[in-house]
Amino acid sequence: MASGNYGRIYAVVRRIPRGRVATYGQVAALAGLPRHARQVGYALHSLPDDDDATPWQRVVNSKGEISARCHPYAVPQQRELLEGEGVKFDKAGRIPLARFQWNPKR
DNA sequence: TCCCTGACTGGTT
DNA sequence: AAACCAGCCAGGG
Repeated sequence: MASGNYGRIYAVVRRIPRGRVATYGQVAALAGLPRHARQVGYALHSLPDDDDATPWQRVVNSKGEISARCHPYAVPQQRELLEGEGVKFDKAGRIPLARFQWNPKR
């Protein structure tokens, strides 16, 4: 199992408000792990399917796109889910981070 | 304990 | 603007 940092990462992800998104690097930084963007993706990969408390769909890469890799089938689903929260996508299928990126006050 | 892999990122080409 | 390259760190075999 995860040695601990995963829980910290999940905690940050759960703080992302509905209708907002955060980048992997951002989540890592907020979790106190500045250069662990990849570990964030790793952590989310290890997330149990029945965990509906962690909105992993709100975590996107620095381009504002859904990073799929091993779950490409979930991308379109993800997009609809986010759109349902009020997040808009541009023609290239990317989220305008300037407007939708979560800006935590603390 | 060593080696390989990977939901990423930023800079270059 | 898109594709490529190399750095980055931790988990699992």
